[in-house]
Amino acid sequence: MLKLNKMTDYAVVCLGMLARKPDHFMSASELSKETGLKLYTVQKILKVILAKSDLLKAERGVYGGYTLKKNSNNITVAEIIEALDGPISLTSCGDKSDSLCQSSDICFLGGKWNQVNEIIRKSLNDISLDDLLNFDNPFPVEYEKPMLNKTMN
Amino acid sequence: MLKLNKMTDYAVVCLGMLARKPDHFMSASELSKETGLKLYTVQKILKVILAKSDLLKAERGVYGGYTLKKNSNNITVAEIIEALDGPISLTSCGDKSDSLCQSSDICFLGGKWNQVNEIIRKSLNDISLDDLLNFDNPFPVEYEKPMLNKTMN
DNA sequence: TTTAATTAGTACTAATTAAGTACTATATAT
DNA sequence: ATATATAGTACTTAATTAGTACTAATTAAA
Repeated sequence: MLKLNKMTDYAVVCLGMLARKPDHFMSASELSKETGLKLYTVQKILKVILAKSDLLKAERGVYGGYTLKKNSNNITVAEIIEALDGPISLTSCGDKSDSLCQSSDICFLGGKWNQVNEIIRKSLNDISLDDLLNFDNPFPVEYEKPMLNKTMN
Repeated sequence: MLKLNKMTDYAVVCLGMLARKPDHFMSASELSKETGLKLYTVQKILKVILAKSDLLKAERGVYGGYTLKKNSNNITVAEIIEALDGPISLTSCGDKSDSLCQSSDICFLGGKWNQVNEIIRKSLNDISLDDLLNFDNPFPVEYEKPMLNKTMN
């Protein structure tokens, strides 16, 4: 389905909520109430984002919680996806454990998929959390595509 | 993982093999031998592609098999992915069965994900099977991004 | 007209991945 | 001390994907 997992979807909802109150530490339970997501789900997502990205600051204890480390227009969709879903790579090429890829006779596609991945990644890198949140702002458009060729990884 | 399923990966291998002999009907067992993929896998993939896309012609019986319906430079990566993985949509938004999306209070992202999807889809639509196969051809580059805004679906 | 080779369709099982839950440890303000 | 948080980890359940198997239909040729 070339689809994000639910966690990533939830993550954007949570990060979007945090973006509403910059520099305010919002607790998981508060986020749960505000978003309608289950508490355990919110807790898990925030833990993962904190561990796998540089998007959040956390504080423990009473009045503790989470807050965005940077402005929502500096947070890219690519960052969010990579934190929750892992690296953006459309195929398992490059994954040494894939037996197909070990035989160059069979996997004659070589590094071409990586270029596709790069195009997707760059697209997602040009879209900010802010772009997703603000209905009044048009999407970033007409940015120049990078030159990709066979010499690229 | 924002990753294609294995079937799509296999499909590109199979279609790439078929692209080597235009207008030749290659059987599933021949394809299996040539690609190293298991026979049952190849059979399943070809059946799915035939059913879900307009990419293949098939003929039964002795000397039967599969052949590409059009030239490999007219087959897009988007077509292949959509045949095997279903529609390209990064979130379940738009999916009416998703309870989050039914509440606009919670899913305040509205239709913005669709625009992200559209960007990805267009990127994948500009890459042909041929681009994946021919190492000597550079990738299509610097095509203009479409104007996307909130009035789009 | 029989036979061998092939696709068409469907259904089932196994394997893998994702989601959800639970628990303990640690930190902090009051 | 106590209440309220996050940190980390492990486990269970659900969902999805991959793999297998079988039967029917079609085709060319002996």
